[in-house]
Amino acid sequence: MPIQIINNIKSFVALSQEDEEAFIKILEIKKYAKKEFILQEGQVCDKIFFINSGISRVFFNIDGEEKIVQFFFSDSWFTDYSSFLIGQPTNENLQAMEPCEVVHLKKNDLYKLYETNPVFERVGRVMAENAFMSLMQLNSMRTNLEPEDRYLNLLKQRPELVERIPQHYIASYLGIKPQSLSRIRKRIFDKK
Amino acid sequence: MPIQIINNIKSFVALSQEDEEAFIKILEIKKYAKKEFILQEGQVCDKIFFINSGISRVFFNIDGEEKIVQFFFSDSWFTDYSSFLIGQPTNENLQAMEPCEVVHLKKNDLYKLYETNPVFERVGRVMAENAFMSLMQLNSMRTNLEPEDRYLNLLKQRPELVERIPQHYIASYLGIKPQSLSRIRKRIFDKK
DNA sequence: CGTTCAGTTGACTAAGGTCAATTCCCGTGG
DNA sequence: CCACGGGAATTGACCTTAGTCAACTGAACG
Repeated sequence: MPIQIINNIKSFVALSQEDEEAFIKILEIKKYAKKEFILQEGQVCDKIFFINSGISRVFFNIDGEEKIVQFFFSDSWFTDYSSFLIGQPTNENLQAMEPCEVVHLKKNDLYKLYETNPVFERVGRVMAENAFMSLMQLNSMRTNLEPEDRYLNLLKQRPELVERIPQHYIASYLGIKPQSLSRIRKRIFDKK
Repeated sequence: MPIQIINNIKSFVALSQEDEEAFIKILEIKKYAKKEFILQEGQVCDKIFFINSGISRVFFNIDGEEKIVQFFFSDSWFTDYSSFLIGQPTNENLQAMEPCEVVHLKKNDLYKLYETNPVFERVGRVMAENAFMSLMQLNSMRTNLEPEDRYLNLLKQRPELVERIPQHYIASYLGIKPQSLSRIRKRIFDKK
């Protein structure tokens, strides 16, 4: 029973019993091992993903280098909108960092729901709005803070993330090299 | 007659004659002089804006310094979602750089449309999706390219923007200081 | 004509990137 | 259970480039 995703949606849009049932019908739940790809560049992203459990990361390859965009813990949504909406191949990768359980929501099925019941149109709207707000926050972290402050900010805002995620991934997420993060950590530590 | 905004919407969602009329009723058109603020930080952003004509910029103040997020030319949408959705004061500014004609779409009016006619729910969804895609692109420009490449990229992608917008604004948009942009330009010029 | 502001340039600083070596840790296989 | 291999993290030396402070020029505008 995909209770988690339903509760998540209900936290922002009211669903009737029938809505719930119609929605549950189109869901598919898959399990992924560590390092397995949930979405891989080159594919067309025709789904929306919901992370039930586990940790995953989104990254893309820029001339041979992985650039991490975001980490997703349980209870998170993800899709590559530019691939999802336009139908072009994605250049993003969604990869399990620990064993993950992921709910798949197929575009075609979702669009049918859009047609038959406008409440799902609203669900889609709120998801896009939320995605926008998250990205805005991420964007402002990266553009308004110095590397050192980005790390301090992350330590403060999401200490559990810093605990559980390898340092070179965090460096990539902060937009710097592992060596630089290592030095930043040393600087911070020496100050104290 | 607000033809422009209607055509813009019709480019992604079909509207009936009645839909159109209902929509037009809630619009308000305002004119702004150069340097006038369309939205100012501290206000609650309870509107969505559509630029009919003119050029405007969005920026926020980070310890006394203006950081430009985006320039809007005619036929562009803007709102600060985090203020619009949550109702908290915005820290973004939308300012006319040249005389602007702007369509205002009030949140309350829009939400009434959402209730009475689901097609507008879809309009809202697509607007949020488009906003997300634009932001994603902006984000990747700023995080994946070196300052010099950001400028070269801008020159290539939006030369008319480089023409019409003062250089220190472009610097801010690219995330660098005016002096650095000046040196980058010199570097590029010397190479040729 | 003078004030103001944008743009350029110079000298200097700071901090991240790069290349390379070393250490540390962990998991795997013998 | 131990030894080995490989990736992660650290550190050093050096380079590159953006930031900072400051001076100067030039153009726009009143």
